[in-house]
Amino acid sequence: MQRRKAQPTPVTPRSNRDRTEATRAALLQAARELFVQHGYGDTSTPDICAAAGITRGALYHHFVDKLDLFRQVLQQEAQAVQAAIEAAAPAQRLPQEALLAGSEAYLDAMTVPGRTRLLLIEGPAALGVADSLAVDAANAAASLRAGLLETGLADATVAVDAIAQLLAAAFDRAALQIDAGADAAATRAAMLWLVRQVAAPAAAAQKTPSAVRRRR
Amino acid sequence: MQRRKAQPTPVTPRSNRDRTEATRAALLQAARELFVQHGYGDTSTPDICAAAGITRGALYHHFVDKLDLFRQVLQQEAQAVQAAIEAAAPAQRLPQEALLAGSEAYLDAMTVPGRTRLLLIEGPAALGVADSLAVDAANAAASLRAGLLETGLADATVAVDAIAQLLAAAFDRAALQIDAGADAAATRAAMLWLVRQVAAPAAAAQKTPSAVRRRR
DNA sequence: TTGCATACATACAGCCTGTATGTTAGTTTG
DNA sequence: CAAACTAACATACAGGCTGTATGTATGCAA
Repeated sequence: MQRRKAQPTPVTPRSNRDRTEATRAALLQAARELFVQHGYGDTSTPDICAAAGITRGALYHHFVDKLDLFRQVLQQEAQAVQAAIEAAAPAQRLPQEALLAGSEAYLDAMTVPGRTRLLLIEGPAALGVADSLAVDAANAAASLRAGLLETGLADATVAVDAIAQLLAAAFDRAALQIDAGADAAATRAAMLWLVRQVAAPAAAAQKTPSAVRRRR
Repeated sequence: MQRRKAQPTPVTPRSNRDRTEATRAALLQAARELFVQHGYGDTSTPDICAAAGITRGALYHHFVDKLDLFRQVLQQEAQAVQAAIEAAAPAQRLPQEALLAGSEAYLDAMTVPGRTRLLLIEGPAALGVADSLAVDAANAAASLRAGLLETGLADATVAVDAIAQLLAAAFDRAALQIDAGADAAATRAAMLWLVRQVAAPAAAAQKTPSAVRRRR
């Protein structure tokens, strides 16, 4: 038998790193699918392992427990959403434009099957609201807050943070409604209308009918 | 129900109806407390029964299964909220007034400990979004829709239903934030501001908040 | 080659859910 | 008012699931 060594890509079976990466990926994918389909509570680790084609020993070798696996599935999902938003709303755009572009990007990103259930339903329940928000903290709420800050609010007397939170919740519901089969166009229009109703065309507005003044 | 025999102090053990009512109440109360404390998934029926002072046999005699028990806990909770809203926003008031009064009543009602977790976190996860909304369908969203319909929207081009849904979601988040320890006054102010931003003051424009003041 | 660590597989203990099967007490009926 | 019936429980049991302990084979380093 020959011994080919020090090859960057070992043709031999698999390096340990490759094995790890492969089984982790298989596990995450299988878990995601089952969590989406049956929810966190009604998905068993035996089922996940069967779907991934490995045994429970491997699962508990790579993940602390079932919740840890779920958390990583969630993180993966949240990162995808975040990336989509940032790609659509580059910092160079005008604030108001970026805000609206980001809004649409969020709703688009959330149409990926299972995403709403994972991030908006199962996540909060399984991880608790606090941890769940921590996972996708970098997500909509933060982006929204930034967008509102730059665009300005229609009324300076309210707290930007609070408004951002409430708007973020509305976004989530919009995504949920669309996912549940509601009129996507109407829901999306309503959501964007709501954003405009809140954001002030602080700078020299363009198309918006009239600027809202009224300060404290 | 008029069959009340005037027995002087029913020394007799207990009528079947009384027994049923008592154990059901004990079960519901114990279950509510544990569900609030540990969530639906991490609460076991043995624990519930221990807290209620009965055995699992009784639980499964009165409820189909654990989920059924949870559903009834939820229903109880949703009814309380609904009642609070209706009490605060009688139909006779001016539309706008009723809308704002109902809004505050909702936020008030949701400050009851555990209510946000039950209705907004555990409910959707355990029952599914659809069933969960069905349980408290008569709740905020519907009331809100009615309120918006009567008050009118700031813009006739958007769907009232969609906006009501989004606003309802914002209400839920507001309650969640307050429950999580956020600045209650600021959050509440932001929520009410948002409502005013949406509702068209068919009578007096969004000039002054005086029309919003309550009197009695 | 020798030795150790990694990546798994298998086996097991404890808990939980739902159901089947008793047992006691209330209610109805002739 | 007593027998028959039924409701309200308690107890026992059968699967299934989670997490851990233990065994094994392979990559990898000295």
